Amino acid sequence: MTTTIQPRTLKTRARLIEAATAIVAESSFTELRVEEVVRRAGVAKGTFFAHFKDKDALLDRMIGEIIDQHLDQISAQDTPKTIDEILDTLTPLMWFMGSERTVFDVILRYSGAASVEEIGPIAATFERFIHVLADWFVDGPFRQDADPATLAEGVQAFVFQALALNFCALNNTRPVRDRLRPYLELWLHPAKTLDPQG
Amino acid sequence: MTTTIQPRTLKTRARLIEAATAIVAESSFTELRVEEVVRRAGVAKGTFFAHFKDKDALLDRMIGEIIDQHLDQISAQDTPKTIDEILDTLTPLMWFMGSERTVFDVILRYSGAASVEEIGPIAATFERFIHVLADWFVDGPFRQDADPATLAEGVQAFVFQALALNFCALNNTRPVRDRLRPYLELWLHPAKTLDPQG
DNA sequence: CAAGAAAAATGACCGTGGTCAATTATGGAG
DNA sequence: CTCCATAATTGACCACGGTCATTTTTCTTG
Repeated sequence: MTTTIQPRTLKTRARLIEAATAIVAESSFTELRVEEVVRRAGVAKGTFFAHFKDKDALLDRMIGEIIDQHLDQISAQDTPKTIDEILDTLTPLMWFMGSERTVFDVILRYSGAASVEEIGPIAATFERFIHVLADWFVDGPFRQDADPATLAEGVQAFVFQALALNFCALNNTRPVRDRLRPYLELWLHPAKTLDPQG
Repeated sequence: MTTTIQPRTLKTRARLIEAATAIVAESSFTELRVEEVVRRAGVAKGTFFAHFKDKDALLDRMIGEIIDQHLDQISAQDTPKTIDEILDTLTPLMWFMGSERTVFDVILRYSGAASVEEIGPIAATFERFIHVLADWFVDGPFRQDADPATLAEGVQAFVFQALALNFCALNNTRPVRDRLRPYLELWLHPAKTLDPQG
């Protein structure tokens, strides 16, 4: 019943990730090829799939790690008090999410956990993302009539919406930040627009 | 300069679409294979790609047509006056959008126009969708402090969010409708929650 | 109808993700 | 140290989307 994991397993997996990271650094996630990864790692193709369910599982892990680093940065900053401060804080993460269509597609597909027992790296970061956002909305200067977690999920929805629109040639003249702002104002400060005195 | 389109071109394309439609009816969009389409249509593989840029272009067209039929239904109904009526009205379209992961992925990828001159079928339906929604919000019982088009885009964002969450095993116990409602209440009726008397 | 130009169709071929039966390496028991 | 169960690796092979030089069909013009 005990499945022993041999040391070489970890070594091989590390080599695969290292090779993939190097390829992405040199070119992009879009250009990443499994055959190139195994060539550089010096293993056979089948070995790759013994370590990762499929190519997307590798991307999930790599992209999840980068998002997590962004969340570290975001958490380390002061709690934003205005819409503009929120936009400032989220901009680096959003820039990464929209840096490549491939990256955005993988994030969209894996931002929800596939199942309870095997929650993937990206899904985990988005759970964390919601918590970070929700904390901003507890006792903050933003609307207090809603569950902070629901507000956070709404912000996430708007981030995805703004990024998705950014990928259409029709709309990508405006920066993502400017497209996100009106949503957040109506979502987080409804009193301001409903009652100008507020 | 004049590129003549021969009658057989239309006939071949019709056969391809007919074959694809039959396959989807028998199985699903997920199971659709280009090789099976051309086999049934009685043409060579290369012919397919002379008619459609790639497999996704066919899916774009087929799915766009179905969405358009849903919008016909939605337009034919009375303008919804409450959140629940909105949910009732949107449910069939949302059910289709979430019927297969493949369908949802294609919709996400093509809901924005790739470029001004070649706006795809799905992108066109989502422009129409925004207009239909925006019309509900002009002089309606919903918040009047915001641009109707922006409100409509927000609803679209929440629809995508609710559907995306529905694809995670973690969350798919609740129907999509129930997941969408809280967002819409906070988005379209902020006065109700901010001021209970309202 | 003949001839030639343009449009349409063809199918062998390629790239790349993914599979799996066979082989090799590892570590623990005696 | 030897044996062997099992973990790990291998690479030939498959599935399927997509390409393109070549061939066939159609339309036009005289």
